[in-house]
Amino acid sequence: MKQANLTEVAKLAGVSISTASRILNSADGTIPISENTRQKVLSAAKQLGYVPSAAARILRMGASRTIGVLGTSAEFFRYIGTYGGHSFANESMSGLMDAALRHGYHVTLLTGLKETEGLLQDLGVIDGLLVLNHDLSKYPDPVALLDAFAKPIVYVFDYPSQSVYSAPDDSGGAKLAVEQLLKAGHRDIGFVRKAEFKALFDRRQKGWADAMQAAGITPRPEWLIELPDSSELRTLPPITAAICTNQGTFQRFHSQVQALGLRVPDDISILTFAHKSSPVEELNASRVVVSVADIVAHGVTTLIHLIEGDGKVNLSRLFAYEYKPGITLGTLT
Amino acid sequence: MKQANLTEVAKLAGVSISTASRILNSADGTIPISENTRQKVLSAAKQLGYVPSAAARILRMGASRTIGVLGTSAEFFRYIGTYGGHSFANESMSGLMDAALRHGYHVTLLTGLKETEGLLQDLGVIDGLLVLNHDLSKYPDPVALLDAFAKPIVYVFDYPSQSVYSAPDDSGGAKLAVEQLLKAGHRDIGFVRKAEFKALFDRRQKGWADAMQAAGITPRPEWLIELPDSSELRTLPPITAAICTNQGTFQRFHSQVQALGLRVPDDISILTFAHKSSPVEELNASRVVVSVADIVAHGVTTLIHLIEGDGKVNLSRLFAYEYKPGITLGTLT
DNA sequence: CTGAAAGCGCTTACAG
DNA sequence: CTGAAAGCGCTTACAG
Repeated sequence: MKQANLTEVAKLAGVSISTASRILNSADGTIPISENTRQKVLSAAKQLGYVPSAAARILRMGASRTIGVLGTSAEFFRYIGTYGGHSFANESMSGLMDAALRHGYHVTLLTGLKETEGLLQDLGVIDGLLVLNHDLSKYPDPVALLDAFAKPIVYVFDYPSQSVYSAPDDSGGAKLAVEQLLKAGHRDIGFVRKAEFKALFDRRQKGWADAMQAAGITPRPEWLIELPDSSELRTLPPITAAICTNQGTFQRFHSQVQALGLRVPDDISILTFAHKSSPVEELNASRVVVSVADIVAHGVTTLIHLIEGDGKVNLSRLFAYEYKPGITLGTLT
Repeated sequence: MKQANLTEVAKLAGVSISTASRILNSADGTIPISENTRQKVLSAAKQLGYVPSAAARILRMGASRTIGVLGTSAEFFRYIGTYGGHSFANESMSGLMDAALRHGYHVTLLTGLKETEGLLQDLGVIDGLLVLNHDLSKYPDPVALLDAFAKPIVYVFDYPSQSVYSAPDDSGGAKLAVEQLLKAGHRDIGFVRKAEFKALFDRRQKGWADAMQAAGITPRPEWLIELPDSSELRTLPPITAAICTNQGTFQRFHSQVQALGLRVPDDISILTFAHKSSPVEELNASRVVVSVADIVAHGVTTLIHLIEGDGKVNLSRLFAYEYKPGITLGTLT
């Protein structure tokens, strides 16, 4: 059974397409319509089971009330809802849907990520794009690529210059982390990271280096620890404390430190970046946290304001980290 | 800066729209194109930052490679990603995105649920619809409503007659639960439910009643316990065991039973329906479980087969429950 | 109060 | 190898 279209409804009702269209979109109450005609059209539509073509309407109107979301990677959306699993994906979805629901926007999760210039060829019908810490560096010319997209874009957990973003203040978070360790008496403070999420981790690392310099300490090169993906850490540089760039890194580093026979926090203090709901909480790690859900929700709200052309939007925003003490930070006396 | 369209690209390249279109959709390799023309068009498109209009293409082609998802309620999507929270929403999303990614389909989460006949007016641009245990009974004429939708629909966790579904075998699950309790020596077995999710819980309840009858036991009316939403349970009927219709009901019932001074399982055994990852696991409740993720993933796969017109699809499917023993089921001797 | 017509941006037979 | 034209299904000035 093929879907009936406006033409068929109009024909059955014995009116023109224009009239049928007006009646079926009662939205526009300014144009007067005779009650008789209205009934004829309504019952014709009902009888034929008329469902308007979203594609045609959107093509004509230029708006779909749908936003698209680009995940961190093609695999990103697979992590949603894995219980106790990927806290970033889960918190993101929570903030995303919360904001989208509030504004009555549909959300399209963009799964067909082409790792080429073809990225923009398949975004579906969306009014704006939310870029969720997606690794743009893998495209030949990311700036040009996204400049070509004439609809609003908001970056989340990332802040390319010239663009609108909603992100955590990683530099400030690193500063906060360093200050806590200084306060506890540490001076030889390392920074532990992995190769992934380069841009994000670079910002956190720079924040660490800057805060150290500001405290009159020049971090020695070996204080920067890049955790290898598979092999184990053989030795540790002469540090009394370390900042881990995320929860995965923390868990890995924490267990490797113990494997080297060192005790936490007696021999080494550890402080980590974390999400509000991440499992690190269960380990009671000392951490600087930020709410992923809030950041994503703010990104969505900003995007929708941009789409709707609300001029009074407070555009980009940086969210401050908060320090949560835990058992992995000892005091050096 | 407005988005350039095909006409502008063609003009800049000095060719016709038809030619530009053919080149920009290299898919169709059957039509030969001179290399020279190809280069002109490609560079014009690049220079103008051409992004094709998804709406126009979909209107013309009739397919969007996007499926829409209707949640259990308008609030449903808000539960996604809430850590430790709504296991049904989380498991659903996991199965949903897993299957969608495998097939390269985008997913639109339908948030604008109109609680009226207007439901179909705002589904966005989708090729098919997944109905996730959505309460259809609240619409005046649900069957007609969805019959009017000329695209494929797959129901998940629900099985309206005449439709394609992917659902748990609730009747079989109840039978399994009763059998376990019978095996442990019980005969006076109650069924505990709440008012929500009526259709689903009705099926489970009927399964319980049928299995009891099959064992030669006629459940007494008071063995059916409807948990009040706010007030407490004052008394318990003379049963030695009870089956709870879901995890929320179990937690409520379990605590109220204890508030009445009864011990589990010494005074009363409890067995509950649950999801694979639901928190009940932490309580180590005796339960019959089914994988929500698997059921949803199968629904998505079926929907996509339907969309793509693959005739050899094994359509509707019922998933069997599995019994997981826990500490809440004692043996009556 | 109603209708004829243009046009949103594409794709694809069809004709050269 | 390339182009002119029809048409996907709507909405909305414009003219009555």
